[in-house]
Amino acid sequence: MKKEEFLSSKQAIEIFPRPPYNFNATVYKPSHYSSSDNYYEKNKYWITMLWEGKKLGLKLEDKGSINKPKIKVTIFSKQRLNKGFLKSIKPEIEYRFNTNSDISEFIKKFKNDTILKKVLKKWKGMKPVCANSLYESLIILFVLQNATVRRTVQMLENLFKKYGEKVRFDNKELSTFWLPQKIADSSEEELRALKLGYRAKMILRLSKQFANKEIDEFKLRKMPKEQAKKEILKIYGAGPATAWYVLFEDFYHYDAFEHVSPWEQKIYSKLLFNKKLVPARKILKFVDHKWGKWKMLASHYIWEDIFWQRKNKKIDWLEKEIRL
DNA sequence: CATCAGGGCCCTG
DNA sequence: CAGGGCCCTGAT
Repeated sequence: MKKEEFLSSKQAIEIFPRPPYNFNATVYKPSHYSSSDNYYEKNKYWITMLWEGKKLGLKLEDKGSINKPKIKVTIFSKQRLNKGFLKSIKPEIEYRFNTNSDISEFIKKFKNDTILKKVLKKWKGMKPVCANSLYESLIILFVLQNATVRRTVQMLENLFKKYGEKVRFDNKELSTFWLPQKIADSSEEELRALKLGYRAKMILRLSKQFANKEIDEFKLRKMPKEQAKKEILKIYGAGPATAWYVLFEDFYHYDAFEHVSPWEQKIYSKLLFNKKLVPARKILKFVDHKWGKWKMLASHYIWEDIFWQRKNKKIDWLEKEIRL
């Protein structure tokens, strides 16, 4: 185990998201499993980040309100960061925390929607967020495949231990991701030792592609949805489920809802129809008809809402559907 | 104890 | 376009 690095230098910047912006519901997703590269508590969020090859710690603090949002971001680093660096990282932090996309039309349009009315009141200003680079997201999505939560967490933590680093900042000790090159220089056998199973091959190939700069995240972000989808599906190990996650959670396409996996199908059946199992195509048709180009964002509100509820009280039917 | 499906995807036929 | 294989784990 490597020694942890202490990030002693810090500098703060301020970000003013486009309203409405719900800090807590955006940075923290109760439906996601937790991992050692980030930490959340009310109005605060810590996460590590690699940028221009530097290992950083971010601390985000909510300093505004939903209609007048303001985030204080403290950037921790080993050496003092210069102005140019701060200038380049700011838009990236804004992108990763989805501060600029406009969802005001959505909020207005469905204020009185029978299903959304209640959750919009509670979570107005919630947005999908991708606090990681595309490479990191794909790693996470790969270890999610065909695995229970426990196994997923174990695989990711094994990867952190082997290829990542530990950093300490603001009294938190968190893992950092690694640069793709590090795994590209590794081998499938080495990866298999981390109990990644058949994913070892995928992760190796993915890392090589990123190390060789064959995938341009910034270009993909600007592409129309269908084109971006096509590009993602070209990646070895990425299929429809992975592509759909990426389109919504990484590229913020609010209408990207063309795929329901079996376990999600059960949960949506209950949430939308109060039934045990509704055919997938019926669910997809329903959300499309009801919410059109906002269908995935709308579903996100309903989805996260039930997981927020789960934090406070046990929901028996939901417990059964989550494979811990 | 064995068997099997699964928070997918690839490959083959 | 259907179906087997892939790693492992938990459910039966």
